[in-house]
Amino acid sequence: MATLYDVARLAAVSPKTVSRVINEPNRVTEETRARVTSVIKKLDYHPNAIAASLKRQCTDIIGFVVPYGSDFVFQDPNMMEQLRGAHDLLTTEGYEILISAPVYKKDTLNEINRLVKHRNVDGVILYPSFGVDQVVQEFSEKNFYYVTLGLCFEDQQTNFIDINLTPGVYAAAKYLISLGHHHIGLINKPSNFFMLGKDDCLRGYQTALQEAGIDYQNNLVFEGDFTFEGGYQAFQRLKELNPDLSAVICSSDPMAYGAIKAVADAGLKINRDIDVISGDNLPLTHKLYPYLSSIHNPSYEQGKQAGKMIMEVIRSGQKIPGVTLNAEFVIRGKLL
Amino acid sequence: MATLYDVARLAAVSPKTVSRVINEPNRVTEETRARVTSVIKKLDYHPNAIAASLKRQCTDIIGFVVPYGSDFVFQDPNMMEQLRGAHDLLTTEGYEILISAPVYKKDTLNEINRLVKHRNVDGVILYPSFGVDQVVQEFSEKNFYYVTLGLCFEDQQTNFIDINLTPGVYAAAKYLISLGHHHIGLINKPSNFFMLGKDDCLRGYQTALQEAGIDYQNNLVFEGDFTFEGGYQAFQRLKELNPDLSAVICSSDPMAYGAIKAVADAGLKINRDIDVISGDNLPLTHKLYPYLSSIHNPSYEQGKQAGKMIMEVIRSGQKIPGVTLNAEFVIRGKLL
DNA sequence: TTGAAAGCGCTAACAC
DNA sequence: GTGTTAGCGCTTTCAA
Repeated sequence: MATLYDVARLAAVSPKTVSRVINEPNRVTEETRARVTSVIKKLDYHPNAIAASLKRQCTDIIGFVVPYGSDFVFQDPNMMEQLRGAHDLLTTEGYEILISAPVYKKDTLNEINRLVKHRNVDGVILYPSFGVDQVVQEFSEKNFYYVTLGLCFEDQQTNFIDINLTPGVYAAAKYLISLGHHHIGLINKPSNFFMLGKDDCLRGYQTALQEAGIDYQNNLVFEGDFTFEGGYQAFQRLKELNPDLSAVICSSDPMAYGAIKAVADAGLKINRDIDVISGDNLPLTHKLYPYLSSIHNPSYEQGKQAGKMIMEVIRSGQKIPGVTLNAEFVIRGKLL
Repeated sequence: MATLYDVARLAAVSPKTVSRVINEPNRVTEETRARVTSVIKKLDYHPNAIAASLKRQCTDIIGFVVPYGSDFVFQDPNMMEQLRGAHDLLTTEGYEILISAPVYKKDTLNEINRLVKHRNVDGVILYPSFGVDQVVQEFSEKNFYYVTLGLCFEDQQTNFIDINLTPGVYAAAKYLISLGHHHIGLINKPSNFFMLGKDDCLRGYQTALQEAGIDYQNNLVFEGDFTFEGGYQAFQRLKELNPDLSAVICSSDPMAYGAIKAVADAGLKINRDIDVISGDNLPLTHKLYPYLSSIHNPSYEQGKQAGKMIMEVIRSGQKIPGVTLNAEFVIRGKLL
C-alpha cells in the first residue's frame, strides 16, 4: 500500500502538501493539486484512517451499546428504529456506527468502558440499565462523551433523549371512552426493566379515566415484558379477571401482537368483540395490523436526535440539555 | 489520559515490559507484573487501541455493509438475523462490528472501498449487489478480506456463505400435494434484486409438482419484492387468476404476512379456505403466526458462519471454500 | 526476562 | 502557498 510519503516523493511535494490536498484542498494551488491528485490515482493511494485517528485523537466512530443481549436487541423493532435513526443521521455526517450488544448483560458496563476508554469510539449512545448511572457519572467527570436513550438517573438534566408516552396513552384512553368503553385494559410496560419515571403510560391512562369519572381498577392493568409472549399472557389474565373487558391499550407493538393472538385464541374478534390499540406504530411492524389505531412512539426520531446530540456533545465538549419527545395517538380503521 | 510511558516510568520498567504485561502477561515475572498492574490501576491506564492498531496494522473491527438503504435494512428480519449471527460470533471472538448501510444505494461500492482501503476495518461481510463482483475481484487481487452472504459472481468458489432454499420449498410443495392440493401458488423471490442462481425456490416447487405429475402453470407463480406490500399484491393476483387456488408458498416472512392480510381481506380464512406456508421462520416474526408451517431459512447460522469465515480468512490470509446451507421445512399447526 | 531504539502513517506547529 | 520537524502511543526487532 502506498503511503502519503510515496505520493509526496512522486509528486515532488512535501508530505504536508499531500495531506492538504486531501483534507483542505482549497488551500493548495490548482496546479499542485492536480499534480498530486494524479499521483494519488496512479499509486491508488488511500489515506490510512488509523494513522489519522492517532494524530487527530478521534476516530469518527460512535458506539451504540445495548445492554439486553443480542437475541433481544436484534429482535426488538423499537431498538431497530432507534438504531436506524442514529445510523441515518450519523452516517450522513461522516460518522460510522459501531454496534455492541454484549452477549451477557453483565458485560455491558465493561464493554462501554472499554470502547470509550480505549479510544475505539469518540462517543457512545447508551441505553439506560442498572449500573449505567455510575458509568455516566464517571464519564461526566472524565469528559468522555455519551448520550442516553432515556433517563439513567433520577435528576439527569443533560445528554438524553427521552420519550414520554403519556400524551399518546391519554389520547387513546380518551378516544376509547368517547366510543362508550368503560372497561378498558392496559398492558403496561414491565417494571423489571431499568426505566426511570416510566409510569408514563399509567399516568395517561389514569388521567383519562379520572376525567371521565370512571373508577380506576387494579385488575384492568397488567404488565408485559415487551415481548409477544408477555402480551399474550397479559391479555389472557385481563380477560379472565374482567369478563366485561371491551378494549385494550398496549404499550408496545410486540405485546400488542401477543394480545391480538390471545384475542383470536379466545374466539373473539377485534373491532367486533374488542378494540385493541397497538403500541409503537413502528413501520417495521404496524403494517401487519394497519387497521389498528395506535400510540405512535417516535423511536426513529429519538435515534436521530441522539445522533445529532452526541455530535454536538463531541463538537462543543459541553453537556447539552436533555430532550423529551411526546408520543401521539393515531386513529385508524373502524373501531366499534 | 495516562500513557504506557507514564506507567513504565512510575513502575520503573521499560515501556515494552508494560506492553508485555498487557498482551503476554505470562512472559513477565510475577513480581514485575504485580508492580506494573498496580500502577495501571493507580493511573487508571487504558491502552490506546488506535495506537496499537497503527502498529499492528489491524483494528479488530469487521465491517458489515448492506447495499439497500437503511430503511430497508433495519426493517428486514432476515438481515437482522444475519447481523445478529455475525455479531454474536465476532464479539465473542474479540471483534467489533461496524455497520454500514449507505443511504443511497449507489454509494455502496464507495463505502465498501473506503472502509477497507482506509484500513478502518480488517475485513468486510458483504451483500451481493450490482457491482460488488468487481469490488470482490479487486479485493482478491489486492488481498483485502471479505466474505459474501450469497454468491456475487457466476463462478464464485470461495469466501461465501450461501443459502439454498430448494430443499425447503421442495418439501413444502411435496407436503401440500400430499394433503391433496393441486393448485398451489408460489410467491417467489424478486428478480430485480441482485441474486445469482436464485431460482432455487422455483426449482424446488417445480420438481415437487413434476414428481407428482402436476403440470406447471405460469400463472401460479408471482414475484414479491421481499416486502409486506409485495406479498399482498402477489396473493391478490394469484387468487384473481386462479379461482381454485387452495394453497400458497411464500418465499419470505414479510411477503407471507402481506399474503395473510390479503387472504383476510378477500374474506377467506387460513387453514379453512386456504393453506399458507410462510417463508423464513425467523424468531423475530414467526411467532406472529406460530401455527403456520414454514420454510426455515437459516439466516442466523449464515451470519454466524460468515463471521467465522471472515476471521479465518484474515487469520490465514487465504481464500476459503464457500459454504452452502440448506433450508428445511417445518411442519406446524393444523393444515386442512 | 527485560530494555533501547526505530517506526507504523499521518497531521499540527511553525517556519519560509 | 508550501516545507520541515516533531510526535500521536504503541509494538517490534534486536541486543543484553
